[in-house]
Amino acid sequence: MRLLITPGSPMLDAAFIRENAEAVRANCANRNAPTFPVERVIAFDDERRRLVQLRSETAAKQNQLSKGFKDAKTPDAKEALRKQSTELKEEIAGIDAQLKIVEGDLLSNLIMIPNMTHPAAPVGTDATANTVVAKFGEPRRFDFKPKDHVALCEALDLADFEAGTKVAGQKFYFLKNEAALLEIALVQYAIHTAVKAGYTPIITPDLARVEVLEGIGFMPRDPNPNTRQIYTVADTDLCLIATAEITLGGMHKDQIFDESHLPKRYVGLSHCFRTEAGAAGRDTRGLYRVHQFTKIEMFAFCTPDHSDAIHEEIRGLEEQIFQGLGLAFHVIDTCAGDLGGPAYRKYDLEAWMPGRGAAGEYGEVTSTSNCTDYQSRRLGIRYKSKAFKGTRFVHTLNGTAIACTRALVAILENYQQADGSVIIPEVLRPWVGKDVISAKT
RNA sequence: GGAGAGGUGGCAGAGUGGUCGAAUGCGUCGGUCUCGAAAACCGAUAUGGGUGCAAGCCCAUCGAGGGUUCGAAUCCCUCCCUCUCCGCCA
Repeated sequence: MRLLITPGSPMLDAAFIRENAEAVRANCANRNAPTFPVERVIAFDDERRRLVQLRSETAAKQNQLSKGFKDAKTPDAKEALRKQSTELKEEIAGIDAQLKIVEGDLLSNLIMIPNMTHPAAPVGTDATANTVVAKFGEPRRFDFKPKDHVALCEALDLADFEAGTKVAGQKFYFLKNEAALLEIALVQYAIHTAVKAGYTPIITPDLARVEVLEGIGFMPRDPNPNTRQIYTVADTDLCLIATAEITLGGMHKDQIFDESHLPKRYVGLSHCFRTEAGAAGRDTRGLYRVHQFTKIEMFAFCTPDHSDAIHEEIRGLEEQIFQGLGLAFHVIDTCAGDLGGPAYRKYDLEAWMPGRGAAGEYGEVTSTSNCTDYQSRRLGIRYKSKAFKGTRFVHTLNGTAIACTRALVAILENYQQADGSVIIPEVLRPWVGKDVISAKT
């Protein structure tokens, strides 16, 4: 029978957890995750190992009997073999049934254990412990009262939220006029920046199978509709993706790379769909939090010794992209308690948004995570090298180059003029085809 | 969507009930030869797990899942995918 926990399905290796139980438990505590699954994983894994060994011994006996069958001369001898073998077969079936249960128990506890945490990541239980590790630019001071992006969109005829609601519901929108051009310009700018840095441009599907979503660390089958973030397509095993991280990561599912082909760097374009469950009532106006947006995502597969450096590289590209846009932003090093399950370390870029809050606030525009082998384990993405026998799991990293709606919010609010017009950032002008979005009369 | 064919190791491609984890070719790696290289020749070369100091041995895997059988790559069922032809379509 096929084991549920095949190579590559656990998130953290059960053997790793057993050997590092103290560290894993401490990490769970730091991350606000319950620690009891650690004990259970160890117990269930012990039981699993016992059963696997028993099964393997029993199967060896049965195989041996089968081999003797063709040498059996008399019908009686054959009958005797047949009987013994059938008994062993039933024994194996019993072991398999137990294994199935134990593996189910093991897996359901294993998925509750988050990735380990980078030693340099800030310690803390919630977002208040996140630290600012870099600052670029100063929030702009206005000598007039700046509008928020919703007001700007209205005044300049850049978006139609009412039509979005009519056609698809709350938190959908139509981009119009220069906003539509700006989105295309942002896409071009971000992709070209990443391509110049050696990233392979990719346009991915906007849908993916449940198993791929789960491999990346999403939970499309979350039974709780108040926390499920993912749209599913009725009567299929497909979901609308929440980010191209899902499709880019899934692209090499079940592959084994030769070390010489790593690292692989991709920059992907996709639409992203999020139910925003649990965020009801938050950011209900405008483009900041929407159910669908266009995003350019960077993704890398690499050997473990390169993942820290590539994480810094992706962060550097994100900084470069936002510096190029002339926006003020800072970089957050996310604390342990605020990290999602798959991330080992995560940086967020937050850009200054003058229309946010009472007098402007920083708002998240990009995010980059080093997921080490958490995703590759679940997706079965490995590499081989002359330096060791067998295969090892690659590390995966992801980072936003541009999330169009968030970038649009920051650009519109920061580049607005006293006369109601909005200047187009210089790097985008080639694609927008103009310098200014003029106030409508 | 309809009809047909097919999914086997890094690739190509044999294999229709046990001697098959799997011929052969290509590729790759190691060696011989050579001043060096090519060619030629010799050898090695799937993955995961278990066990052992090790050589090795054992279990599982031939698209996925289930079934028949003492025994399945091989027979049966379901699903997925690919190819060819037809239809439809941006």
